[in-house]
Amino acid sequence: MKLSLAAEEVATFYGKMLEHEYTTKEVFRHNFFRDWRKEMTAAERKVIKRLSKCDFTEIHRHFADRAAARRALPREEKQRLKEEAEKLQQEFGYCILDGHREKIGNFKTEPPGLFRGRGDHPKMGMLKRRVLPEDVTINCGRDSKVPEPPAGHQWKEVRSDRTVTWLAAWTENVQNATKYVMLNPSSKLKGERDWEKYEVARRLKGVVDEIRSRYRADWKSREMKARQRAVALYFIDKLALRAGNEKEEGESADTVGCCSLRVEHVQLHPEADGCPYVVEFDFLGKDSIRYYNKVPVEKPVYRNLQLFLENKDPGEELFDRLTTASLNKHLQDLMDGLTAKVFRTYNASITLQGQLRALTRAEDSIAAKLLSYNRANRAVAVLCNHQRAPPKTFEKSMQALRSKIEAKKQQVAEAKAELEKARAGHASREDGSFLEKRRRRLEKLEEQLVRLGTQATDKEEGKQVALGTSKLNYLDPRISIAWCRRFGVPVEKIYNKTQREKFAWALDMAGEDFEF
DNA sequence: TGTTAGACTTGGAAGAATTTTA
DNA sequence: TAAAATTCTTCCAAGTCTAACA
Repeated sequence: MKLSLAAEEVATFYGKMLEHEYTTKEVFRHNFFRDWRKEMTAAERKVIKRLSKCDFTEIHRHFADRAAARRALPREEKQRLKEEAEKLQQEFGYCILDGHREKIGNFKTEPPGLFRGRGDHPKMGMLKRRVLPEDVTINCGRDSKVPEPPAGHQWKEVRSDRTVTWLAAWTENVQNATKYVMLNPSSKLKGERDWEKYEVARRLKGVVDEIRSRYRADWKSREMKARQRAVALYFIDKLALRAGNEKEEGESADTVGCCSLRVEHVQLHPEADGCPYVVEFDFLGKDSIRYYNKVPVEKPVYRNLQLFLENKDPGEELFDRLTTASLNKHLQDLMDGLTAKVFRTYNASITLQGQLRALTRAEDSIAAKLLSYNRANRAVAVLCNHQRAPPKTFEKSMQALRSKIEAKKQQVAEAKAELEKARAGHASREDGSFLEKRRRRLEKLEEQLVRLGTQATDKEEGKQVALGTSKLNYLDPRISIAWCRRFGVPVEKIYNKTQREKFAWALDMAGEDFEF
């Protein structure tokens, strides 16, 4: 059936996603269909009454073919497209801020499509509308040249607000949230903020012992609110939980953080796995990632939890007297600039530094040092519960790696035997070069074997752990850079080009003796 | 004290580019 | 040299936290 332009466009959004799991979800299908029908003409609405009766395969095929054609384009054509994108980037991807040309992070508005909320999001599948110039507010210098809106259009507003960092903003219709155009992480502005963030975390290092004894004392406070705060803070500190703001019900997936934990998310065990006073956490955190952990806690914490849980239903809040606002207010009193998230930054960075110290040996090869680094990074990712879906090809590539190792072992054995033979044959005579050649061959193979073994370990241990987030947002880059310099590891082995640009501030200032 | 809007950081996945492998 | 695997980059959703207001 031939659709009107508007209805057709929305249909293509769905058609493109036919292979995606989203289209199997009832909520997604329902929301999509409702919004799609809104775009239809009255005549279309009369005909199209059930999603299950609609066949999108032709649309899907069209886009699949188009993607394939793109992939099959000749080299020169691809090059041309790349140059075109680069031109666009050069024209629109930069701004002048305080006289410096800075790269913009996201210079394009988000295209229309179907909302891809994560977890059990009640709004998944809803139509995210196209952003028009009339929706966009521009924020630029008072006497700078205002960017030209597309022909025939006007900006919603042009303002000059020096107190914020965004360059343009609009409201997205699904969540009714403001979206911003902001600078790239490599910019001076973002770099400075990043640096400040880690400096606050370093200040926490100086007072953390005091704060810890304070909350331990508060476990016995006469005031219920103070007790709850003290136990929550203990979790935030020890387990690196997020603050856990309250969320409006029905607007997004049901996820929680520390302050919003409910009775149903914790289970108390007087004893488990040989430890007394064990708390079992099981809840969905940010992005609906499951947090599961069984941790022994100190007796007063356990007793307090029993108290907080008393006479409550599963759906009630564990810390009913606590909000993130009151917690942060308390933290602010303990240290200037202290908030719940600083504990995550602090504990992540201090863990990295500690692990690097414990694991690195100066005499190790670069490969071994990198494994140590990865392990230290991984310890942090585990602490912060940064998980990823195991790559689809994981088992297969693991198996491939294992057989490669077997093959290499075989080669090493052979090389060994040959070296022995050469030794025996030339023991008395002076044929050093031949022997040396054999020896070097063996050495090289053994090195390769070690490297493969390292790779395999690394891969296995990292199956479900996402390292990127901690590396980019939680680990003071100066720790890594100092480590590189101290142990002769090229920084490029740790940070790729983009990351080096983001951490330019740290590359400038971190000596090999930097201490977090 | 609670509520909300607004601004900014954090987060995993998808898509693109590059490298490795067969 | 194609295709498979890996790494990099982009995307945009989902958090945190502050400030303004009632």
